[in-house]
Amino acid sequence: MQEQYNPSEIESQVQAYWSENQVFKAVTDANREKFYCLSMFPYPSGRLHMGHVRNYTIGDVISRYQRMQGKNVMQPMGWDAFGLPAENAAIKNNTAPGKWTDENIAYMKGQLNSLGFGYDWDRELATCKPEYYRWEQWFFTKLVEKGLAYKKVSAVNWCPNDQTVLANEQVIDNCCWRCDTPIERKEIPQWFIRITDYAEELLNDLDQLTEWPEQVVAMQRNWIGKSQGVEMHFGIKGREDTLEIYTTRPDTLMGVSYVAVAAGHPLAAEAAANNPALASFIEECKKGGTAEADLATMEKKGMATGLTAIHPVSGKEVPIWVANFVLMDYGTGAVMAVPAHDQRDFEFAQKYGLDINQVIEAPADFDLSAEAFTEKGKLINSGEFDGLDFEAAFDAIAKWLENAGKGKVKTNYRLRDWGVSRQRYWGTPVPMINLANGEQVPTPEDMLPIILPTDVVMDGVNSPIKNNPEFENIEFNGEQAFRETDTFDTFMESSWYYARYCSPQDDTQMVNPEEANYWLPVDQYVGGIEHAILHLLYARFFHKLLRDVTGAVPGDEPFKSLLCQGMVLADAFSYLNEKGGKEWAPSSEVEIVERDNKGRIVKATWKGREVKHEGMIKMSKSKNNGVDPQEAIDIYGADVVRLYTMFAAPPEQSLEWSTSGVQGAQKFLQRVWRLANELLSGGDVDALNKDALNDEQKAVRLKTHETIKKVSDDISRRHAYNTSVAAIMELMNTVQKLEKDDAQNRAVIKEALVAIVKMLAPITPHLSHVLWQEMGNDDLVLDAPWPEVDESALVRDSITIVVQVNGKVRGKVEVAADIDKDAAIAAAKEDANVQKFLEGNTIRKEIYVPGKLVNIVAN
RNA sequence: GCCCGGGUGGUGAAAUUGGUAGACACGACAGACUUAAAAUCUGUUGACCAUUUGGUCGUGCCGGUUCAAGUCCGGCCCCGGGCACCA
Repeated sequence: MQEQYNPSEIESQVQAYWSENQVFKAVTDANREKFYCLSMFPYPSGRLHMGHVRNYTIGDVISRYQRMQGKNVMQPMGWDAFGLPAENAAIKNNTAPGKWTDENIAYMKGQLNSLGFGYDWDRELATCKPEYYRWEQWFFTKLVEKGLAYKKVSAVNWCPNDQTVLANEQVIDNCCWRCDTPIERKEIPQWFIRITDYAEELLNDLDQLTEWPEQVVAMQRNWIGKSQGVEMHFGIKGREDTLEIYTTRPDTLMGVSYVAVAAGHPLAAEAAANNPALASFIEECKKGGTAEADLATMEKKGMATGLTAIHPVSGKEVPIWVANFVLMDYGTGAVMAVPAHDQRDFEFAQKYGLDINQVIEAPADFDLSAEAFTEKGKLINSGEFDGLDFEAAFDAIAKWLENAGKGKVKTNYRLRDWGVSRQRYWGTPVPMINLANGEQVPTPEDMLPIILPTDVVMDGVNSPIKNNPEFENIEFNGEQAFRETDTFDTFMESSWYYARYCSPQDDTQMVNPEEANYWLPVDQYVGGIEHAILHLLYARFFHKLLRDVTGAVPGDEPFKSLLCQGMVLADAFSYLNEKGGKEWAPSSEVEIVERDNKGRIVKATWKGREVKHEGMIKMSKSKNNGVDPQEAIDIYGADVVRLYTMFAAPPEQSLEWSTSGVQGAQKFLQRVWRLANELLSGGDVDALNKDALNDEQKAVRLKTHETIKKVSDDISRRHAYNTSVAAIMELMNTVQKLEKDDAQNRAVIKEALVAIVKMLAPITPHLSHVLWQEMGNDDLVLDAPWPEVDESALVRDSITIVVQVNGKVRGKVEVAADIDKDAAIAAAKEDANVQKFLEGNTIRKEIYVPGKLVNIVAN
């Protein structure tokens, strides 16, 4: 074997071997237990970034570990290929989004292969290809037919100068990113899918997801946001119609001092018709974007409509206001305001001099003139409801309203229907036809797919398929008709790709039920925590839709176990441009001028100008702080990069890239290689004679089998790859101390080395592949069985017990492994240092934690 | 603003069920080898005191529960992720 570890040479050889022998091709086999391991597919942005490397290394480690457990592993890969960045890149580089995307896919596929990931490339898919999106179009027409998709008016970010819709990302400080014009909210008709029909099931089935991180389940639960409330109507003075209101706090109903409607509410528009001031206020409410964070933090403003609402219980008259914080999209677009018991209502009431009526008993020292009392409690000033607590008041008031025909209990969800229309080009065309009579019909199956033209020129503002007669004008049933020119939200494609991987080439159906029945659900899904809500919720929803509409997928949930990897962080630096706007300097070009005594960056410059250190932030294009993994792969090889990413941090935590850490990983692999070389160059190794080992040899065997036990548990149960690597390093440190000339020492070393090579195989597959063969094996380490623990090697004669006095460590004693409580405590008291602390004190209590610790409480 | 995480040496981190805080690694320092350097190997490395065997303090901050708290409880501060049109 080669004396030196030479990753670039062995890695390309091993990869060629894998590819030629199609070792990762996954074939359905009903007699074998399957394991479907899926990593979130990448957006083909041009080059792999560190987040990809981390994500796919974790997935590959799990896949290879499961394969060594004897499972039939399927690990597919593909491309989430539609999206905004392709349009931007096409404009910038004067090319077409499709061409740009295809080139990126080709390059990134080479990068993935150079990292040694074991993908079944026969299953590769790209969402921008008609063979893929045709089924999405077909599926959408089914949803329309079943009434699960519908069209309604909804708000978008609108740039009045460019006359175009903007994505949230294209809105910077409430202005258009291209022309800096302040943006507005504009209502346009868009397609929605009824995810709210599935809200209850999406909530309940979270209980099935026992192998998901609790935090993700909690986030989804809160996002769905089920609440019990009361929907009721207030009368409107001098009119027949009523104002619908939803509240989760009906117990505070008697404290209502005004009601507020959204600027887009019909009542607001009516009142504004002969009230110019109100009309201009409503106009002003349109300013700003649609992002919830902006809406929630903006200054609360309002104006009276002049209309008066009539309280459903008391008959009291309260003013109707228009308020910018009430949203047409939520609930009924109108809220009742109880300033005494809601902080937002309180601030609004103080600002505009509206009444504050206390109806919940507050503690005597609570100052209701300073803030709202928002806790639940006993009702006061509420007439017949006085004295009731929250629960009783809720029921009584709901019942009262129901009896009066003025309201009813209603379950509400924070979750809103999924708006899937996008006014952009690079996406799946919405398969709808607009007839001349204004009707909309789904495109019949024989007219699908509607192919997105790829030979286009981007003008920088509008989608090339809009105002494009060639795309838009069609004949339908002998009549002139028009295609829908919007495209789908790209979350649509990523919501069902996991199912398509089961039968990616099937051109007769969306998902092949037999294949899906074998492979689904995904056993392990790996991806970034940033997808914890939207992508994972939409995919769960789509699985239920596929189940109900096509019947092609088994079970209720798509992903059995979920691992959310943390972000990869890097230093980011900003500066202010001429206009005072914040810009991000490319981190790779920033020079660190000065650090403080704790190593923190005090001063940094880029091209001579001082830049501000913004800390460690998620690597991203927008923050300009990406580290290109390719450079590290070229210098150190894939195994080193893989080992470093697994060792540097636990998978769920954020990871900081460090060049010296990568070098440490390289050093370790060189040591493994050297140990193998030293052992093998010494000729044949004798068989291990377990019964004739000296204490030192026994100690090494103990370490070997303890390590196998820990690493197996770390990988399979805990997903703690960092500590599994640390354990293997410890074993290496132990083994290396053993002299290599004694025959039984060599046998012990070989046993350890076999375990090391196998345990490293999922993480550093190239190195393990070669060393496995050098050790004289004919099979592949890839298919070798995972090492087994020899329980007899784990037997210890003696153990060390920690002795504390009053909770502080005062000594350690070596005792027989099977010692009982009394003997352990007696042994503990014999320690000289322990005696020193017990002297002159009375023992009050003695605690024994078996095999670990004695604590003597004395004073 | 709302929801979810995180905060431990000079650095990345470990401590799995409340039981020895800092495993493993990076960096630094010292030594061996070498003409020299690199590589490699060995040792030291939380702070402070004592220099020997030991002691005091120490896991973002304040308080609590417990024989025992990084871990549990209450309150706060800071950082990160998501917030429905970035993916």
